[in-house]
Amino acid sequence: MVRVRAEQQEEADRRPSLVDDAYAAMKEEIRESRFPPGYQASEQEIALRLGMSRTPVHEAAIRLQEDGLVRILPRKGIVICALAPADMREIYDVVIAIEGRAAALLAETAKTEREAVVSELAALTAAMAKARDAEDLAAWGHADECFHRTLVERAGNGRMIRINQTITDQAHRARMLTLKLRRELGASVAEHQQIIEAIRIGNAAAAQEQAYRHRSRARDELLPLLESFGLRHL
Amino acid sequence: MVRVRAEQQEEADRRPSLVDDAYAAMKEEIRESRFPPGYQASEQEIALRLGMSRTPVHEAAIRLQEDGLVRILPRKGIVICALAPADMREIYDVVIAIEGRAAALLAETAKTEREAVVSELAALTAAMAKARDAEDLAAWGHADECFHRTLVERAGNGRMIRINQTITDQAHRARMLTLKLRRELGASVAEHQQIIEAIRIGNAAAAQEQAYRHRSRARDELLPLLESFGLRHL
DNA sequence: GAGCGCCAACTTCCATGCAAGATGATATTG
DNA sequence: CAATATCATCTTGCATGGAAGTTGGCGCTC
Repeated sequence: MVRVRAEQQEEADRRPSLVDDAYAAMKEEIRESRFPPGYQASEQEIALRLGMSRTPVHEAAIRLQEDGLVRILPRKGIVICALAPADMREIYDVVIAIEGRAAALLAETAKTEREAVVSELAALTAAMAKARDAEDLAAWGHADECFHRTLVERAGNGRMIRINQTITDQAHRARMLTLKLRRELGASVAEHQQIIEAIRIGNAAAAQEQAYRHRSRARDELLPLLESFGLRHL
Repeated sequence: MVRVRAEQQEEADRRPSLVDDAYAAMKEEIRESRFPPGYQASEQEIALRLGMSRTPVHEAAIRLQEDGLVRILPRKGIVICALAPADMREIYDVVIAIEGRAAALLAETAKTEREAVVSELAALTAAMAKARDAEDLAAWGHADECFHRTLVERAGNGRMIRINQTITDQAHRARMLTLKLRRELGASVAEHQQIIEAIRIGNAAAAQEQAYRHRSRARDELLPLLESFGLRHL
């Protein structure tokens, strides 16, 4: 079984390096706003905090910059990117493009595969409806997030999954904020069901259109809220 | 004008670092297949070739890995990613998603803005038609590339532009190959004109649909060609 | 007091050294 | 001869130091 062990090592078996640790830790701190947007930190400071030298922190910062989460200012430091409403508009358009296409792809798959996906998505939507009735905002948000992630992941396009992950990470802080602000949790449930139904009957154009409308509606609902708040924060 | 100088420095004025040099050089070598797909190089070797130490090469490799152009095998080296037909299928779906949305966004802009974009796109399409009649494949390919890049760039979404750039870089080698294989250069011109017309009259749904059909047709035409060739090369 | 220049402190950039993992050739054993 | 163990070599991971760019404050000049 030498081959199997070799492939495992090659694919996922390797234990995380310090760079991976630093990347995960910094990403988490940014997601949870422990590093607030606009904050400027030195690599030395972060390295000290994580108990490692500057090198892995620097290399993790490069990856985070590639993800759009921080900006490295040469010889000045690492600054956490803030999101303006204009950024959220960009992000929504990317999500609309990706999720719309993912929904269409799902609608085009074989029937047995579709049925599995449909039941998974339906379960998540049911969880949302339940959370809405119980007025459990956290549970609602979690189920909603899972629905959208599943929609893209089950489409099976690795590059789309990666783009979706990156853009979702960028929007995470804004999502945490808007989750508390929004009313009308019911509309999402109904819209999700329409997306599911289009996938179930294998209508790709309708699936894309429903996914598109769902996100457009959410965008038009949330962007004004963000704009009425502080501009350059979150 | 202190402010202006400060912003220039912050934005673009900075002369490239060695890391930037290494990134650009390696990317170029990959694009032009001087580093062929599957080739495994050591950082030391590349550093020697570029006349710098391992550090900037290593950091550039991290960025290239993030771009999906290379894979860093821990303690083994840098390997240039090869593209299988399955990868090209993924890439096409991302392009369909992004360009479709970009076309829709363009169709939704104000009339004066639309007219400027339309005339720009029309000029590029005219150049394609001219190149087709002259049987100048290189010119045709260049104009086609410009058309698609312009379509996305003029939509004005920075994140979409970045995604498009990344995915286009990945597909560059495959594009160079397929360019020589394809017949039917005429279909693209007609399809481009339909996209342009939909944008001109401000019909977002039609613009998206035309962009979608154009790329789908190209995909269905080129993927079989790739599959009939060597699988894991380019 | 206002403006200017200088300098010290802080930052990253990059080169390099050391340690440790990966690999393939060679020696050893059955 | 086949199979395995060993080791020399090659590779990167990470730490660290020196060089150079950036910044903010202090003192000097007017």
